[in-house]
Amino acid sequence: MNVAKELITWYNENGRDLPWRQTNDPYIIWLSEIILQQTRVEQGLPYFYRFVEKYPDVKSFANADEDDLLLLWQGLGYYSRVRNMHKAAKMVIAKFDGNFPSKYDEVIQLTGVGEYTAAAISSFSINETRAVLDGNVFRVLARFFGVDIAINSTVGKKKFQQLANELICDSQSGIYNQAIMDFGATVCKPKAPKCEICVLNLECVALQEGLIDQLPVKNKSKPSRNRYFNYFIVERDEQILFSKRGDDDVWANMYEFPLIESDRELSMMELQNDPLYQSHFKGVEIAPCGETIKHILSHQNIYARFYKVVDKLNNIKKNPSWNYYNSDNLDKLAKHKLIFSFINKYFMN
DNA sequence: AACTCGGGGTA
DNA sequence: TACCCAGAGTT
Repeated sequence: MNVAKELITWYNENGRDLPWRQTNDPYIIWLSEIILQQTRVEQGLPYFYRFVEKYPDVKSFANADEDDLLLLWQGLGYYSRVRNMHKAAKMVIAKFDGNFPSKYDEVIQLTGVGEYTAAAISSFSINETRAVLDGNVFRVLARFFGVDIAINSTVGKKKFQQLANELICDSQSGIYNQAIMDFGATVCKPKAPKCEICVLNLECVALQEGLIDQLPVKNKSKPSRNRYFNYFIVERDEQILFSKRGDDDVWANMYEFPLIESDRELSMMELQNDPLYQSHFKGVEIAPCGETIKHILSHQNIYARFYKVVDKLNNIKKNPSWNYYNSDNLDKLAKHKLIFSFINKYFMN
């Protein structure tokens, strides 16, 4: 069986019609590939349209403000992606004379472009023979060849890259790469794969040996840690106090309410006795707002409490990163999901 | 080699 | 719940 040929034939008849497949422009392909890292197509699609419209070329992207980029990225997660894109766009202006590169050895120099994305851009745009290796490809290869080496181990990555390199079709590398990923996403799915209609089922090792639901193998990650966030909602003269997060933690450079983090869930009394509380909010009244919200990330569980603050005597001592913003302009601040969903739920009415 | 970085869909 | 998604950068 010629696996590449089977996949390409399947793709030509059954492939999804996705907007970034209509172009050879490496900038547009780059945009779509970064958006789709660790992100399902349906989730990333609306963001792709917004970015193409607002930043139609690499120059406009490079000239953007980071706050505006984060705002357009708001809700998509893994925010370092868009900050790295900003760096990459500036690199294209500086090092590639404003022409977005297509060759693997060039695009991989850009911040945020790793082996997968470089293979995708170079194969889609100029048909360079570079086999992509993403979650879909890992799964298809692990099942078809019956490989039980962990896909998130170093030896595993090496083994699967080798298999991918052997399969790729030289003359149609771009189409082939699209095909195997689309196939993994819609047929050889993680759960309930459609083996009955699979064009590879006759020679699929996992299917023959009943190992479909055991492959691919992945080493488990360590359990999530718990964090406890106490947020303060301060209103003053139609203005609201916001804080900008640092760049060394989750939600880098995103806006939120002033925050005091604790190592366990604190009662209001305990919070008011906290040294940090004393240094910022001594002499003001606070009242709980809503229940504790559990916000789950892939690597941490955040328990968030919100308090409304009444500061009639102007007793609050601000951090340098705290600033008042007009309530009319809150839409312009890039906020992470925990904050904007809270605002939508409790705050706007 | 292990850790960190979001949010949402699926069974 | 647990797992996964067109992964990459840092330590």
